[in-house]
Amino acid sequence: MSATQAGVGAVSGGFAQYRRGSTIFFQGDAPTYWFEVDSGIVRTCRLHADGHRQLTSFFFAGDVFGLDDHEYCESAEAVTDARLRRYPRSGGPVPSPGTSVALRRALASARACIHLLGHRTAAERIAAFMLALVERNRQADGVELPMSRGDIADHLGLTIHTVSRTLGDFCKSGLIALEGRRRLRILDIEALSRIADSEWTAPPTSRPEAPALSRVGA
Amino acid sequence: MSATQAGVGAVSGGFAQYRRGSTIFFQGDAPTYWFEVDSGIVRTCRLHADGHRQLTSFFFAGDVFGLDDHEYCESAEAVTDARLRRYPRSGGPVPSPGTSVALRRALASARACIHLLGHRTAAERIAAFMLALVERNRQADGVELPMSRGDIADHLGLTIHTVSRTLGDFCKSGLIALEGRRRLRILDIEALSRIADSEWTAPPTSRPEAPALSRVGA
DNA sequence: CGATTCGTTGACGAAGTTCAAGCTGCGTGG
DNA sequence: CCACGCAGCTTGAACTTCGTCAACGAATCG
Repeated sequence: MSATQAGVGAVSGGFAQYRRGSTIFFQGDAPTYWFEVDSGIVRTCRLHADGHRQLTSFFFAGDVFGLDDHEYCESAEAVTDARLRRYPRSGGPVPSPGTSVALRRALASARACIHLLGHRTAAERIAAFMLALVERNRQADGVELPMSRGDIADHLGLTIHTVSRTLGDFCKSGLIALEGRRRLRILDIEALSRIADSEWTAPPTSRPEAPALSRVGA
Repeated sequence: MSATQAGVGAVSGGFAQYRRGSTIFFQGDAPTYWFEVDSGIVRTCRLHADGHRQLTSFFFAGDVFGLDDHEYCESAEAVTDARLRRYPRSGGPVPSPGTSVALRRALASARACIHLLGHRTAAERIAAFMLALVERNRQADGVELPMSRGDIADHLGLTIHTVSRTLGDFCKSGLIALEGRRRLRILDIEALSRIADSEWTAPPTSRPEAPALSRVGA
């Protein structure tokens, strides 16, 4: 540790540059700033007593993070070299008219995370994750995978082995093509969606959303 | 649709009575009310395209729910017969100074959920869940288990078989005693805490990340 | 160019799901 | 009051998945 500010480069006009891997703030720190991503990618993660690391979110250009109230409840780290706009929290001109917007956003992000973790199999989680990534960073010729396998694993609650294997399987099945380690091309987005949503073949009657009758249990 | 209000009984002075199993509002509905539990227990759950059900929270007397902004993003259902105080959401975003407290609570609950789903064995999840329950509803002679095994399973990301088995194991190990299906007595809260926190014996050196040595699972 | 970190891959075992059967408690109706 | 049926729960056995262990290959950095 001790690397808190180690990665910070030139700061000018409220911008700060962080080197890949450096920590932007620690879980537990007093929230002196909030941040907006100008370029690069940031991850937030929580460390648990047992050493388990849970990545809760990735932030891309335009995203805002570090809005916690009394103390940061997750750490933030630069996944790639990143340029951030840094806003001091004096007096509390947070971007929202109150904390509740920030809270709502955090809640939405937490729910997305729950959704990923709730998907049961490794294939489902990874497919869903890749789709979310595509959704977010559409590019002509493929998708960047800026984060390490370990990051993906810690985000999805898997091991890097399973991530690697599953990616390999997808590759063999022709769903994706790996182009180097940090980039991939989606070949069959339909199939991926099918895996992510785990659609079964026979949706018999009307129930996309209408368990009204009695199905309290599953 | 139709059954939405089916379980609603007498409504007077902003109170509404819901019968066990009835739906209070559906995921996707416009948020016309927010609620406070007067008595009984409520669960919120999200249904996914694949039929997978994720229970995100249980609410007990005094708890507040239904604060979503543009539409309810989870359904709410009565686990037991429940009496709720119902507040209309006329006009403005959300009233009440208690809102941000409730949001914070929701966020904390979501994080707890993430923690549970993230990387824990069935025993760890169930021990943690029971401790949370005890924390919340301490009673002289035991703990109510007002929700079904299926509810617990869908909350913890397990099957009802595993829930049942694990409960049985705890019983055999003398950690708890089941008294009928819906009530249990905690016999060894120490041991349960140890399981829930997955404490290992040797606190690591200085690294914030030392999962290398210890088994996360147990 | 060697060293270190990161990623891939195979073998194996434990944990949990699935399948299948049977049990319990409760409500309904005879 | 008891028989019956149903829904929720428990339990056993087979099977699948994924984490662990281990070894190796590939990129990156000095």
